[in-house]
Amino acid sequence: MIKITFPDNKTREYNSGITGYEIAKSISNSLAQEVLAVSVNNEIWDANRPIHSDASIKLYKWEDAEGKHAFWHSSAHVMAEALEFFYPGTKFGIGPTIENGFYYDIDLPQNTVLTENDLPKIEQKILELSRQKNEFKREEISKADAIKLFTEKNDPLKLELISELEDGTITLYKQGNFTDLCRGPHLPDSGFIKAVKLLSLAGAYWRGDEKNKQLTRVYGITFPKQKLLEEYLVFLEEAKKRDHRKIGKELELFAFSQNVGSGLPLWLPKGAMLRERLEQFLKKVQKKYGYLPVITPHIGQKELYVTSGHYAKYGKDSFQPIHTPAEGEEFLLKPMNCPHHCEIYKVKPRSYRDLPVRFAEFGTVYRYEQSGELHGLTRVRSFTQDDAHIFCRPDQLKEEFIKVIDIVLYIFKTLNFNDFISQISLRDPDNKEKYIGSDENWEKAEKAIIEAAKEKGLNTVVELGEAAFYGPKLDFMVKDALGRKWQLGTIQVDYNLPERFELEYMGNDNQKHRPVMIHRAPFGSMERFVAVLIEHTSGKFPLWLTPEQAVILPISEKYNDYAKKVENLLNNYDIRTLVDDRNEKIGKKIRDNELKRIPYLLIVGEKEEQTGSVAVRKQGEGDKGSLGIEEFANMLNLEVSKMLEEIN
RNA sequence: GCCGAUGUAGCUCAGUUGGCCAGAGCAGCUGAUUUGUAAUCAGCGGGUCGGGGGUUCGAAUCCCUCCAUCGGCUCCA
Repeated sequence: MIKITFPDNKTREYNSGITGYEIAKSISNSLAQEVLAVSVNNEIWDANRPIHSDASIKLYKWEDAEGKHAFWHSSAHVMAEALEFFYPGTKFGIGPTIENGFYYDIDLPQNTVLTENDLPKIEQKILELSRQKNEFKREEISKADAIKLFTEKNDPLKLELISELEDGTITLYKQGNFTDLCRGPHLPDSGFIKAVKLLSLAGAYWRGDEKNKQLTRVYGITFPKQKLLEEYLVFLEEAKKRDHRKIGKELELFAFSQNVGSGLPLWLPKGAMLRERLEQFLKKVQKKYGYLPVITPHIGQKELYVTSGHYAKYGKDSFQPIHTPAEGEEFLLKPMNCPHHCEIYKVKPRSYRDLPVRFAEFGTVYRYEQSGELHGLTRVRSFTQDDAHIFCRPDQLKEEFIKVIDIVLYIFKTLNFNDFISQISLRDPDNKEKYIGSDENWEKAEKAIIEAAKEKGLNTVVELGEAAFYGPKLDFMVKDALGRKWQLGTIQVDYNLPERFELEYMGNDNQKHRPVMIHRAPFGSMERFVAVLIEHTSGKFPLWLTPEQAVILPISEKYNDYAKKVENLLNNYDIRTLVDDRNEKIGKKIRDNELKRIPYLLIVGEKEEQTGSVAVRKQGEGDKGSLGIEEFANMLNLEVSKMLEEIN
């Protein structure tokens, strides 16, 4: 007999060799049907793997991440089985679970191309295989046998994986006609899979390395109920409606022109208004925090970037140097603002008393991103960073860093970005040559970030290899409508550029010292930030950001003059209005998507002209009755100032 | 840059066994209508069918190539 401890610390005795599934069944049949995986002493196991010793267990269902993981991982195997059925000779790479579903990287036989038209038949096959309720059989295997098996299968991808595993830890899983090298855990059988959708095909490099062969990646998602699949497809449809590219076009916020060039956004009047408000908002905050505005040119001599190290790192993949009539003279479009700001630091000797100095600039930079990487406003070739560089003494570093975290958190809170991820991006310890600077400085910088984040109580994740080449970062990631993560705010500690630019300050010991630099951008870039803001709000921005807060609709052309008068009056109150003087029926006008997003409609006609009032209607709330113009202005001003008060 | 897909009017989209001067709705313009909350009536204008090349008597449709966009990969100072 063995003793099984449940999460509530109750224990029960079972025969040795009992499985998670059987334990569940001993509690209730319905529970047993929902159990997808089980953790045994904090290790996730198959629900039908026998347990031979005392253990504390937890049963996982679809609702648990661990349950979904087993579910989708098993689905990947079933998909692989289906693929092998249609395309014998296919070699299999890896088939992991992802946030929403799973994928499998496969190497199809020569001259075989998988297209989207092939997906439905594979889906059908997966369902067919699922209905067979094939058991997932776990098998421990020696390394030698594993190598033998996959040599027979002529699968070099799996052999490469096996070569990196330790003998004694290798397991196989078999279901139906398919055997895969796999750590597990898996579902008891394939019958749990009731609904499947293969979402897309993509190329993916083997092991994520550009130099390796490109495999075909098949993305899919499965569910234990058809209804869950339908809900997921609805979610995808809804997400499409929030796409910033769609809304940006509808609202006339920004556009791209092939004549200007790809990845070069054009901000339209309304988008520019929105962006200006965000900039004003941040400028106000920065003023409070002691930042000083600076302005620098869009180009700089090539040598500037040779000094900074950017030229060596990115020169050949960037916009190429601009030549002048003078021989040998070369300028670069600035890919970042730091070198310019370093030069500003150097315009005069600095004393320890002067530090920290904080130079802030909404600086537009140009980076030649790979063509396949461009994506709406989130990844472009010309963008404006809400950049600032803080030059401080080493003893001020932590305090300054924390103050920047405060700014980022404040901005995110103001704009309701509650669901963000704080990511500590460190360098890849196995690839140190990718970075510049001494180990000592890197260690100092990384320590400073980790401590500051801890002190602010941030719930962080650490990513190795995600650092900038000159220093580690604290990044704030926010998800878009489809759940893709985008880095917005970023704070970076840098000991390297001060050295390269030979920045100094005079200490109280009358000796020269090297300042530390903090790079930071709370929005990240105006382009990406606005993109994510659009997807979060579906284009229904807070009142204080809305390009127009009220639209004035004359009931007919006859009242255009009066509408104009109302607009002029309201402008005295700093209310942004738009007279819609198209001579059309009102019902037709408010159909317009754009108008729908303006909070207030003021409808003017004969009656209003006589009384000097406006008929007010709030979007989504209906009629607010007739208000005097001043009365309306006060109401709206009150509303906006209340919001601004909350913000400041 | 790589894999796969897409590109027809300002927008959303019809139009493939290659065949009359390429279509619709919405938007726009002109006129009529005056009716207070999502579609009033009539008329008009608008398209190098992404660009270029080729096959053909004939190409939006087939082939090649380039460009752009979309989903991923790689990259992201």
